[in-house]
Amino acid sequence: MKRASGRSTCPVSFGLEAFGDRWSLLVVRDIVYFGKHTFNEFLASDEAISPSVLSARLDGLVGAGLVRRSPDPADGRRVRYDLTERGLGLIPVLVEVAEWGATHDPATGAPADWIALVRENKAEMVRRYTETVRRGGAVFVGEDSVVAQVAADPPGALRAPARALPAGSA
Amino acid sequence: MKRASGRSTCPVSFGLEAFGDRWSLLVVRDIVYFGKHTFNEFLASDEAISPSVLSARLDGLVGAGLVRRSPDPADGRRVRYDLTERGLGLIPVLVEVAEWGATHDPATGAPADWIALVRENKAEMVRRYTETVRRGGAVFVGEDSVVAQVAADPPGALRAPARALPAGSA
DNA sequence: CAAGGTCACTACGAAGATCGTAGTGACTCG
DNA sequence: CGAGTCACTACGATCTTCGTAGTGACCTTG
Repeated sequence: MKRASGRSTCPVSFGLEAFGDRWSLLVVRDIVYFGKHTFNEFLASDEAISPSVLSARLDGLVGAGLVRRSPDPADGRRVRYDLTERGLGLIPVLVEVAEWGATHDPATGAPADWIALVRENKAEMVRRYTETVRRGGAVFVGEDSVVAQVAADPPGALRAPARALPAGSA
Repeated sequence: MKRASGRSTCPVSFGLEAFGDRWSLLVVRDIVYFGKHTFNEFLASDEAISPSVLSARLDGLVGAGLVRRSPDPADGRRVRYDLTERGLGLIPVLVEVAEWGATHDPATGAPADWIALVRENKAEMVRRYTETVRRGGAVFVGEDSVVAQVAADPPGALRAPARALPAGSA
């Protein structure tokens, strides 16, 4: 996490300083896809991060301005973690990493049709992801999930290249 | 780099296993943007990786099938590293990381008009990056660079604010 | 209102990764 | 040949991470 700051002026290097480790993007994924927002929820992820490392990562993400922490007003023990606007900017990165992984992992758990949907409507889907997460929702989980939105109102190129724009798009 | 074993079926996690460390994407960046292909060239990057770590990273990238190593036929000391097809698939990830970094680093070294150009023509630019790197070229360096291609044949939406491409800017 | 559970974290020792420098052997160039 | 260059290895000091076991603040339940 330490890694010389101000070392190079390369934007890739800058990005990797902020979230280029094994854990940070998994926290972002937990928020974006699964609507997780608390320490114990992150801790319970499949990848088994240890509490001290999670604590350090969250400190790093908060310090880099990607994540915001706030006490839960209803339960004084709880702390809630949300993406900041800067953190929401990681969604395109996350989507590309997910697409790469889904394409190259023979045992991927990602549904093929969802990957295809995102690939073919990337800008629109990134927009939906971002707006949904901004208001506290998630991609796969909850009433206001992007999955639910897509079921109700599919984006442009679903199935055939028929281009009939639905009423509220663009 | 080790991690792995049991793991999850999440494509993001799979991707991070392969290139989710501080150095791997920098090697990919050196190949894609700057046309670097040898050990010493990677070693000389601004970020000062140590030889033992670079060696381990290259082994990892080769092992993950992202990079291919081949002896230089003209110089028996030299070893050349190139992206495989799977490694070329990282270009969209790299582009998104670069865009994020350029957007959020106040001291970024990335030219603003290039970033705008890529943002506004992403699919087309990713295609040009990929084809150029596939045949051994790079984005910013060399006769066949993407910069040179764009100067000769700009992509679609090159009108409003972005102008005056710096022909040889690095 | 006390006992017990849950919450976000810390502590800590062992294990592993990284850093920086100093080689090493294979090869090329003059 | 001798000097220089190439891709690495070796190695010890210094992080970082892992895994488990707390800790104190705060609900919840009887």
